[in-house]
Amino acid sequence: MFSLLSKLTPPLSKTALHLPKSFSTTTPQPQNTTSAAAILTGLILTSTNPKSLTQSLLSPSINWTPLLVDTILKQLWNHGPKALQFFHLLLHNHPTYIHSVSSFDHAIDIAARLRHYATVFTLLHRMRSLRLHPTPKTFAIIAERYVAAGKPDKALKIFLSMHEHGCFQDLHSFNTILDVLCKAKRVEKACNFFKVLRGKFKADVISYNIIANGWCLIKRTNMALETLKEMVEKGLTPNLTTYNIMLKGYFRAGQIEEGWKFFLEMKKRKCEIDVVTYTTVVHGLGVAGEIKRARKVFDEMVREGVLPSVATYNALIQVLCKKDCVENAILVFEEMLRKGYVPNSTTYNVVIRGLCHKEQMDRAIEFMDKMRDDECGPNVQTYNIVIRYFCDAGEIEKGLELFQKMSCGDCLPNLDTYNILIGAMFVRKKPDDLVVAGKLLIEMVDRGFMPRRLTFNRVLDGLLLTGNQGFAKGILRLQSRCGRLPRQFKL
DNA sequence: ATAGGGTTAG
Repeated sequence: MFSLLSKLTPPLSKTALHLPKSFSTTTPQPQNTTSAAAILTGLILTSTNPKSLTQSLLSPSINWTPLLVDTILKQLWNHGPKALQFFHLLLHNHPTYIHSVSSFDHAIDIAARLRHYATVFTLLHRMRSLRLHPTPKTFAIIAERYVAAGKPDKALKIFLSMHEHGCFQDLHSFNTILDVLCKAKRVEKACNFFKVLRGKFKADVISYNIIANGWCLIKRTNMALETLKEMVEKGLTPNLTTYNIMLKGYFRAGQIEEGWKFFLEMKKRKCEIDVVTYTTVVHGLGVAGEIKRARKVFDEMVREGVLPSVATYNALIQVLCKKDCVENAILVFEEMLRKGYVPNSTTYNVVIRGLCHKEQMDRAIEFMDKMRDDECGPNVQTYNIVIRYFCDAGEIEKGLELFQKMSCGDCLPNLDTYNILIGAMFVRKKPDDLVVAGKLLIEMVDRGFMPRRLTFNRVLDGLLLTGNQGFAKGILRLQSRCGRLPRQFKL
């Protein structure tokens, strides 16, 4: 297996500087766009009358720009129907403003996620009639949504028909579709497709890396090695990314000692191992419970002159939370602050989860408040973590309180949030809780999230058992409209 | 948005 490593000639170029990611410049958004977007998002969410909303949106005082539209669409991501309504109102009613390609991409993404495929194709055609060309990215979005909906063949079909929509197929787009399939764990399908077309598109190292990573994602490291062997036989040279993929694959598959040996071999062969390599090993060892070894590797990387990134710290903090103790994790968190790193939402979420797990909810909330000061406010994941732990601890009211807080803030609940809360409505066996569950069910459907049939049935049973026949009937009609009706029912 | 490292429970 290490014969692959000998192909690493000449040595990979050294990355000039290993600056922590937080030191890189981020593009600031104009303040006026951010605040205008927040106001408009609020307006769209609270409006009940499309006509008056249209009038408000057409007000000449609003200076529509692609950035403003994109920002609003992102904020409405977890309220798909409202997002599409907004996009269409501008599209059909504004006298001068024309949507940009990126706004069309957002709208297509949302429509495809809602499985409104007719809308997807209408928008594609509308783009062409406006002489805006769909890009390879547009097709990557559609393909990804098809795969997520369990329709990988449709994804391949749309890729193969790209040229009919005025978009050229090349190696880039070929690699993209392979990656979409692999990331969705449809590796077998990706591999077959790859074998048929790799000659035509002149597959490169990136193509092989994508397939090898796919096998690693489903823990079939031997198939990944096979793929890389084929690559070498075709005269292509593995690069550092190739080795990092294999390394991660071993740890993910629980082959800790294989991973460790591979890491030692990478060092011996003088690969210019980088921050990604070290982060992979720190995380891999830590997840396996090897905290001391993980720490050693972390110290070693600093000695070797490879600066840890925020992701490296996140990896270390997470494994300390899981396999050591939260206190030590928080010490590392404080150390990273002292060194000038800016924690991101992942850092906070990891610490908050660790605190929740140790039933230190008050401290978890403190960290949540600290996030706001670091201008990465709590995100949906943060809320979902804390809401889940409150509910698990039987503090349903506190969970609901946080849910209310997010509903009126800039962070809309997602499918997980609704599933967590609806599930929690059954623990106290209170009739009122089931009414809340029913209301949550109605709200989530309204926002474009599809509850599972089981969820419908549980809520229905609960309402019937607590004597709420009237409401149950309404839920049953909703279930019917969603196509989630049990067979034996006829309405 | 052509590839690799940190968040998720069961």
